[in-house]
Amino acid sequence: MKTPKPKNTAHPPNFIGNIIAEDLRANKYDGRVHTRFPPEPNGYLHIGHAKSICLNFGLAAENGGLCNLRFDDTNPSKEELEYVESIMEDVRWLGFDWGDRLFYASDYFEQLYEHAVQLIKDGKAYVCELSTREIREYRGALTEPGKDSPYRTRSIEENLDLFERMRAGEFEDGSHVLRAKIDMASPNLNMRDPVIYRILRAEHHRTGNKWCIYPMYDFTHCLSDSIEGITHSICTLEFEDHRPLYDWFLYELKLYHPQQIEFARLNLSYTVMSKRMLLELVDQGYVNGWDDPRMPTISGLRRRGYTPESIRDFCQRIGVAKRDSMVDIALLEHSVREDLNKRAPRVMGVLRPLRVVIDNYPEDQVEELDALNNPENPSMGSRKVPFSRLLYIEGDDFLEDPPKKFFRLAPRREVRLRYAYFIKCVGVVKDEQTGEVVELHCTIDPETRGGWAPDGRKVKATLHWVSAAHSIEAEVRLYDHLFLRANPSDEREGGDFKRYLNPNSLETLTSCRVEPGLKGATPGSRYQFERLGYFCVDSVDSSDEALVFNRTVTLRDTWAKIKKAENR
RNA sequence: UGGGGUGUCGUCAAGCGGAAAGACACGGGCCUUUGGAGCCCGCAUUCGGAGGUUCGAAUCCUCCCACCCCAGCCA
Repeated sequence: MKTPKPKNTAHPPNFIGNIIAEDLRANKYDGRVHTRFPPEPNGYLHIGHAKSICLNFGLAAENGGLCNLRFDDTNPSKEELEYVESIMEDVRWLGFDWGDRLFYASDYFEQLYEHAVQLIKDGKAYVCELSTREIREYRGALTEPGKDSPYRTRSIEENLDLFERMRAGEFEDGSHVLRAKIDMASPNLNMRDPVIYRILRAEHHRTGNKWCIYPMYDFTHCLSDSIEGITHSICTLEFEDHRPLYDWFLYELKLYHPQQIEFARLNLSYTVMSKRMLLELVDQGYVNGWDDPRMPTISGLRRRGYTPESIRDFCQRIGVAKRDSMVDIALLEHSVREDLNKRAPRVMGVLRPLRVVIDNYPEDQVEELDALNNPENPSMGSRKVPFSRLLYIEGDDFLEDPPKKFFRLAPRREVRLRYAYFIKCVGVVKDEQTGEVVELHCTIDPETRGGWAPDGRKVKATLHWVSAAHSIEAEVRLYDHLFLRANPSDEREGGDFKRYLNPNSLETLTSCRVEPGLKGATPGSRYQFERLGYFCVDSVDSSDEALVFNRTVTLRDTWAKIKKAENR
């Protein structure tokens, strides 16, 4: 018998998948694989979270396992219901299903409290009355050991009593904490008697005012994983130093022990990924909310027109490893283009309209011409587009004095109007004041209807167009990178990341003309505007009366590349 | 100067002692009623550096260098 082929996972192996495969082979968790995605509901999910979501849900699915959604809600001062709702929506939208396994760390508060009591009983935790500042001082420094808190040697009975009274609300916020008794001289600062419970009078979005003490992350996370029977607890690199503590709690409490594995978080060029920075952009109005299409948030990408498939594809392509990295945003853009190229119906829209009069076309005539919805996929059918004497073409498809490699329209030059006729430019009308070209006069060759010349002659360009009288007006929002710097988070020079904000990240065009078939287009629906890019109907601001499109991404633009190269 | 990590193409990333996958980007060509898409070709004699072990090293050992993380009653 042949060795079984590694299953087709459609992505290269990564070290976490390898660990799981090895654990399965060794029957480490009775053949179970159980992961979890544990967001803190203190902000919206972003593309970096998508990496973690795809990893956790993906690994579980590939190995016949399960993945839980668990909110890490142990800090009521920062967490809100709005965030938990958006997080659930985003995970679902990305295409993942947590079944009936929606959990909250706050579900475990009572158990957590009992575990803390057990630690006290075992002489492994104590109530400390040092102030925040004193605790910091006693902690020592990177190269200096800390020193024991004077409260470290309290009796078990006294600790039990004090901890109970902390819970009962007898003490002020910040006056007492419960600490694990580990080692104030540990080279790992996380092991220098870490705080595990603090007094915090804040209304919790789920438990209300039931509690005035809340467990810290390190204590909560490992126990929550243990309670849920997680096998592989996957988190980001900065928690590597916390793993000894994760292991310590589970060991001391003799509980089921999942393994924590760390991977490098995603960094994407020309944007920022830290919640603090994203919050700042939202709060200070640099963008229009968490779902601003320029944001790297899931809701921003969704509104921008990204598909869940494209985001998942991206997450596959970037891989998973432990080295710090910065993924080129061009890869994300490639993933959407590839997806949208297959599924987006083609349509014609003119962003910067230039009037064209077809001199030899009857004033009152209108023809309905056939246009393919997707030349690569005949099953998507075709539609009719009206043609008449007065048209609009794209402003930058005409140049009075064309440079060498420009083969669009110019005086006396012939080009094709897509699915329509060959036209030749015979006249240019300019604004007397500004000299700006305001109208073109052209003639069509009636023999070329549909876009083919019976004599076999060729044209070098095909332009998109729209019939002036039949087209409908639309607003189009063109988006560019939010930042001018590949790594705006690099504040080494002491500056503020916001100074690298791209002042032209949003350009709003209000007099665009699109083909009549787009009337009433569904919010969120995606199209390719031929020769321009992919656009989607804005889900917030668009209406039947006033269409608004967001540009998801441009098409690859060879001409733009040539121009750029020549400017260099 | 403590501890924990990481260093393979411009950017990600496989590789786990038998001799550098793939993707994006980039360059060139073919094709084309989207300068789109598609197709083809090119793109690390070399794996942070220096030694060593070995018939053989990106993979093992030693030393060095660089970068990231840690002193929240945040997660």
